[in-house]
Amino acid sequence: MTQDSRRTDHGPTIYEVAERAGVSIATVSRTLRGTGPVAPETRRRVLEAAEALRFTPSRAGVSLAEGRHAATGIVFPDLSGPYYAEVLMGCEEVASELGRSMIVLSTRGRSEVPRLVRDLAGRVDGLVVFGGTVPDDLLAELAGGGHPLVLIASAPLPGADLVAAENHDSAVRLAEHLVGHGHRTFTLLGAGDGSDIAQRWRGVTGVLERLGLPAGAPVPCAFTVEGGYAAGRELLARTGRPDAVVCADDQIALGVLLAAEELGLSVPADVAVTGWDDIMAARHARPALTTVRQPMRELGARAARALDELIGGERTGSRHQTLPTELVVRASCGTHPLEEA
Amino acid sequence: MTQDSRRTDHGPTIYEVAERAGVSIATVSRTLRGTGPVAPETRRRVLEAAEALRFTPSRAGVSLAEGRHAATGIVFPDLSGPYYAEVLMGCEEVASELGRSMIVLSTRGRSEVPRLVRDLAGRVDGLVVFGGTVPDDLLAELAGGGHPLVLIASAPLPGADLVAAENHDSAVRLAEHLVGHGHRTFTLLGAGDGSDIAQRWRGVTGVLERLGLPAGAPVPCAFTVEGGYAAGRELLARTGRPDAVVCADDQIALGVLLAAEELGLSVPADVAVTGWDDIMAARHARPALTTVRQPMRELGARAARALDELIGGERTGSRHQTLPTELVVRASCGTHPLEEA
DNA sequence: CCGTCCTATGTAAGCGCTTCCACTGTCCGG
DNA sequence: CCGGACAGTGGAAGCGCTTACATAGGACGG
Repeated sequence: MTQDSRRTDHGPTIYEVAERAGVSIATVSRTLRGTGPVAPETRRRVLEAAEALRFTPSRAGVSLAEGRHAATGIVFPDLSGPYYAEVLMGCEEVASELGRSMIVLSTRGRSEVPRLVRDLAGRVDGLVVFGGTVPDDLLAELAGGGHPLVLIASAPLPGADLVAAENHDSAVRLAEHLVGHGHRTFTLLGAGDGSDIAQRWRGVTGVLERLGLPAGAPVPCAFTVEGGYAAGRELLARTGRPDAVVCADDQIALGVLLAAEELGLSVPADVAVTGWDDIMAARHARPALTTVRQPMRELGARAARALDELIGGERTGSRHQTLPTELVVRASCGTHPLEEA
Repeated sequence: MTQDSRRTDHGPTIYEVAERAGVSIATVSRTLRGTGPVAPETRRRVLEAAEALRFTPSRAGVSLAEGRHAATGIVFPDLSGPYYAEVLMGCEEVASELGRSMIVLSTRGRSEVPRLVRDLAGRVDGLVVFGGTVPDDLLAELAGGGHPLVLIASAPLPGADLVAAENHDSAVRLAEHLVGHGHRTFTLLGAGDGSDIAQRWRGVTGVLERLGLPAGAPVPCAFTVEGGYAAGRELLARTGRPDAVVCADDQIALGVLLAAEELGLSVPADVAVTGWDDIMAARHARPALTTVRQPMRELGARAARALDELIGGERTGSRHQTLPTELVVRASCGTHPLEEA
């Protein structure tokens, strides 16, 4: 039981390299990290020994001595759908350039999120957190505890950076486009958990109100294809079906498309449908989905960079960045002049 | 310059907890980890102190003392498309259950892959590696160096576990289904990098040969929508267009669908198209894509578990696991009796 | 009542690395 | 020639934690 099984068989240590090269460990360290002066001949011997032993410094040792992890954590709900995956990629790429590893933590379906997040916080220099994944009080505790924190698509938090895509104005553009198609009765699908969605709805209803058009409260709906399908079936089957269904994200919209098809309704002739995010399937659906593209990769990249600044202490005050989105007009919102030609 | 900026302001140490509780650090450690006996009253004081200080053990300290990282690394090419993302999720979930963090490394577009992988290997207890992301000699070096290694969808490597989805037989089923639709001339799109794709093609060509049908060499093609689109334009425009285009993955197939649409060809009437993977867009494309679904999440989960066994030393010999796939018949491969009814 | 076991706790030796400091030569400018 | 600057190196003190080992009281059977 007290055998050796407690540890993985680690590689050679700096002592072995030092011995083989006939120098002290200090010299090995200096040589390998390029700090401090080393005689050419010594350097050669050290490098040779390190090479021969395939020496890689123990990360734990380095971390402990340096007092930093050279790693950043990222907390997201799930990786299904391209949104989070893309953000993660953007983040990972920049982090890697900055010499940091990325540790991922998904919260979907997890019961002990606070414990997992605390644990994660303990092994990184800073955290990137998606809105709605971690309880606010825990975030506040972390920020208060001096943990550099960057929030993505989330409500602002004192002491933490925030990176988000523009929501309100994009929604205004989308709504105006739909109104331009002649649509008059709208239904918003996907009640807003998080300020993100709420901002979009404010943009849409603002346009409608200005035009004196009715704008009911958003209809609750799971943010999945199945959720959109179920809600779509219900919504489109009843009398007084809306002209246009504006969905909180593409997955919901795809579900609505499925429901419309099944009900024998034509999109966009009978009903217009729009999404949000521009995931891959949006382009390939028929009719292709009109949606709003978010700069997902860029969101991640910005978050990684902001975190690096926070960690490096180059900046103390928190900063909020809002990235522009792009309205992607496809077939699902109505027939376009160009296509008629 | 030599100021304090070199380290993040870390939280309280075990010493502070010990002092506050009026005990030694050994007792704190024993209390918190539940090793060794502790008097109830002492336990209470320690927990209280730890709570008050919001103490979280420094991961680097723990790692160094324990001689393990409680983390596993995963190397994948990219997270675009749901395939890798799903596998990652499956992996992360199991790893988390086993008390390990997941550190991700994406290789796409990276120049210094070997250095990055070595660095990663230094901060984890074991690695999960997707086929085609890391040079074979580096893998061999890692395996030889005692690093637990699990390969996914890759050529086998001595000393490493392998987890893969079944390829050959699934391809046979797919080909037989297509032949059943009356298709006779086939083109395989996406020349195989990696034994994975090669196995699929062997399955398909095997069926064709048995029936005396021509089966040319797979046509090279980038594994992206754009790649499939470009190849599809070229392929479908020429005289002697095939009955069926069997694509190496769904993204290619989606591109071919786009090309067919643009050329005014009807799928499946003029040409059948099939994919592989069953990504989300496959279901929503019109015609919906016939494809082969891989148990992506399960692949990741198995990999994580296998790695844990390897790390724990519960097993020394390497093991190969092959997971079954599912043929998903949709509209793109031909008209089905049920749909005709 | 004493030797023996446990329980409960402290002591201290690392884990592998970075880096401050001290020390030894060398090389120059004065 | 001499003092000083500096290149080149080793010694040793941690970084925060785990854990073998030592120690000190009881409890308890004989």
